[in-house]
Amino acid sequence: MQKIDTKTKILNAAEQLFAERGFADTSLRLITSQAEVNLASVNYHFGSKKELIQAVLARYLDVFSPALELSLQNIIDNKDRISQIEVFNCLVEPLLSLDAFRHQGTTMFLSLLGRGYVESQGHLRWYIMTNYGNVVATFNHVVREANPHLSKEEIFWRLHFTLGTVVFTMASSKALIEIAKADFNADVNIEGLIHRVIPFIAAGVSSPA
Amino acid sequence: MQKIDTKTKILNAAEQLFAERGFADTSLRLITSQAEVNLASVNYHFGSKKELIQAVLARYLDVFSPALELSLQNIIDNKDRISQIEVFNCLVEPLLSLDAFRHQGTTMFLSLLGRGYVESQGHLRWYIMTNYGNVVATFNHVVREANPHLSKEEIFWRLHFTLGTVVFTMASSKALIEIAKADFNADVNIEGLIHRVIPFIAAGVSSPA
DNA sequence: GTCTATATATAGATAGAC
DNA sequence: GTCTATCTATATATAGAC
Repeated sequence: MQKIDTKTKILNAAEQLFAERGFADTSLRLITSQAEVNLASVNYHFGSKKELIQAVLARYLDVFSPALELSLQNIIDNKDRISQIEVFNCLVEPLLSLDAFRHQGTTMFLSLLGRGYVESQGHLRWYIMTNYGNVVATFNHVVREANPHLSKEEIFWRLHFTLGTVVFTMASSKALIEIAKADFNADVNIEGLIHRVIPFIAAGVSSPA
Repeated sequence: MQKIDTKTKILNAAEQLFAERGFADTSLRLITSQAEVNLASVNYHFGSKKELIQAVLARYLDVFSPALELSLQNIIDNKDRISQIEVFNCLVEPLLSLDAFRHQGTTMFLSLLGRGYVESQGHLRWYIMTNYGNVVATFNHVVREANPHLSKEEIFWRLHFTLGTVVFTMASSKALIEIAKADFNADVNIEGLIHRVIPFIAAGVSSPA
């Protein structure tokens, strides 16, 4: 039996509750009771609820962000002409690797990201762009290379549409997978879901105006 | 000067605050002070905050839902072969007509819908499917007609991807429009946003497997 | 670092006078 | 229908003993 320190216990409990219920609906009391630690320890270790939220997201972004950067640099260095589908396939490996990092890590990360964008009035958006803006810029650059027929602005919009598709799908993945099982007797896991959504967004992004 | 009754004053203030800040972050005190009515009147007229949220959404759905049904029935009756783009264009008129119904009605409705799907743990999803499930079924039917090459299951997934795209985009529409203004000096309104997102989802839904 | 106890603020909801 | 006043629950955050 391994010892888990209080800080990690809090992060583990918080991420699950945040992903399930959202940030506003998750109290520090709920987090600390689930983590079986004292209420006051949240403020001792993180300072405030807002900083806890950032720490929860940072734990994922610190793994995902360099993995995606590497994946993108690889096709930048090795390809003369970058195809649309190659670009989006760059997301698959870094996303799935989060499942090894944490149980249901892929789903967790994307749910948190979605809530971060919708719930917090820009705080998290700002935090993400300030601390992980580089990889966003690289991704943007590669999408531009693969879609020379689209303007910068058009790509801006379509990448946000894409973000919405992925984030919403993953935030609802549990319910969607259950419905698919009940209605179509289909067994779909998170990897299968990612492989279904990629053709959808690839077609959307590269569609003519 | 027209007299607006208390109930309507509350609905008007609530929908604006809900769309801007979300349901959890909007207190009844904030709503009633903005509406310049007494705090206790919310419970008198609506019973609870939850029922107020439903009433706010119902005011839009009661206009939108029959308009979409009519629009869909029109192409069912008059077309032998239904094209993908026609289906999604059915959404445009009913959505934009909400701007006549209420100031910034389209934005308001779609923001509320987005928040309803992301924030509330299924309560609103259930409320919507229970009370407005018919038009959802009709829409599903028409999409199937337009995409005979896709299985029922594939359509199920793609329509949920679509829902995610629209709902996330609209919940973030205010921020996105501001960023587009700052970064590209682009003036985009809600109508422009709808016309940008429709080609995206139409391409995604009809893309080959 | 962790605990108890508590300060302070705010939430939704209601009783009862008018 | 509308008001004041208040109940009750819960929130974040912190002070200070250990």
